[in-house]
Amino acid sequence: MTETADRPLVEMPVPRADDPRLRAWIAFLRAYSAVTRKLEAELHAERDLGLAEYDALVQLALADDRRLRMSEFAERVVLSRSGVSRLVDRLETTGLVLRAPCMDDARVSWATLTDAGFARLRDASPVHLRGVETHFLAQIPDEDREALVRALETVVRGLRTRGTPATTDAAAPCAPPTA
Amino acid sequence: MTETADRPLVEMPVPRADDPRLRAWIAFLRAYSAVTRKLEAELHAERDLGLAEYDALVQLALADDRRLRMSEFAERVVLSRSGVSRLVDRLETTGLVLRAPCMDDARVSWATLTDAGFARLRDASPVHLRGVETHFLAQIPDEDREALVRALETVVRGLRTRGTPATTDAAAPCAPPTA
DNA sequence: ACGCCATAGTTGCGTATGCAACCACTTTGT
DNA sequence: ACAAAGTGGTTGCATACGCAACTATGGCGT
Repeated sequence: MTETADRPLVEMPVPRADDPRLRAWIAFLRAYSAVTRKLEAELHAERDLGLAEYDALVQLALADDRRLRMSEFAERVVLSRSGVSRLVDRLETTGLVLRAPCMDDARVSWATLTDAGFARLRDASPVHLRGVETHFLAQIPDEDREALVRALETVVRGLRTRGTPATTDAAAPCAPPTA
Repeated sequence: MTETADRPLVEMPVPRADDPRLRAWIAFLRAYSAVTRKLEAELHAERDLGLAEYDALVQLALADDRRLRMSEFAERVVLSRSGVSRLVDRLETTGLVLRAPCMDDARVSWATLTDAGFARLRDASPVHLRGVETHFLAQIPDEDREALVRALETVVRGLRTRGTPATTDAAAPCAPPTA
């Protein structure tokens, strides 16, 4: 109680710039903004593609059969349901993604990566990955990287506490419409 | 050239989920989204304040004389000039911030934290800081934190390459309108 | 078999944001 | 001293996003 060192951040009247814990948080915010801004700018300039769109293509490419149910999609790209809905709208009008109904459950839609979408992803990836390497990874000493990943992944897991506690991870409840 | 291990990410046809370097980046994105969402939600629910607004108040509170020129302000909260302009509009209508002309240079505006703004910050800080501790810092092992901060701050510095190469850090080019 | 709650996705609406164009003022060059 | 270029800030416009409300469907309990 009398120990100021143990006193939680919460009791501070106002954030102090020099608190190492706050520094971590602020650095985190700044790093995110700075890097994503840069990557967004580069990707947009060189491939006329937004980061959100790119990220969506990546997630689809990584998914089984290159398709994802909207809700699952939303979680993977960390967007709201409506956000993903519009995002897929956009991607669909540009032909990179295709909506397909699910045979087993008429409520669900599959967002499917088209060949054009995959091609676009291949086209854009070098730009993005170069950016990630240059602006993000290259700045991080090898010996720090592991700690960083560990820390960040723990944070994400922590936030998921009970959200989607498992989803059984699969069960592939639906059959693809075509295959 | 023949070494696959040294081959840069760039040459990959498409991102692979298991690449440790990509994992770092993805973890970073996910962590940011998850944490800021959570903090935003809590702050909004408990104090009816957005994260952007809160961040703005923090930056002002940390600034000399609790005031900042708009451009400098924009850099600190990592927003575009127009973004900050509107942000200050909002904060001004709620009385948390005040615009004041600069005596020495009629082009510049000072965004000044009002007492009400400072009070609001004090009021909101516990909620925010609790969130930061709970959802972010607490997840990061002590021994990783330093590495994290080092990595992130390097990233930010790296992006600033030549931007604001020094600004001489001060020179306080303008006198405050009142003081 | 029928009604009730849960779930998947979309849409209306409000809002925050960036870019580019713009105005006001300052600085610099001649 | 004046014109030209630069700098600080705001505004028009377009866009992306979240929340809440809504529709449609599926799962359950009785």
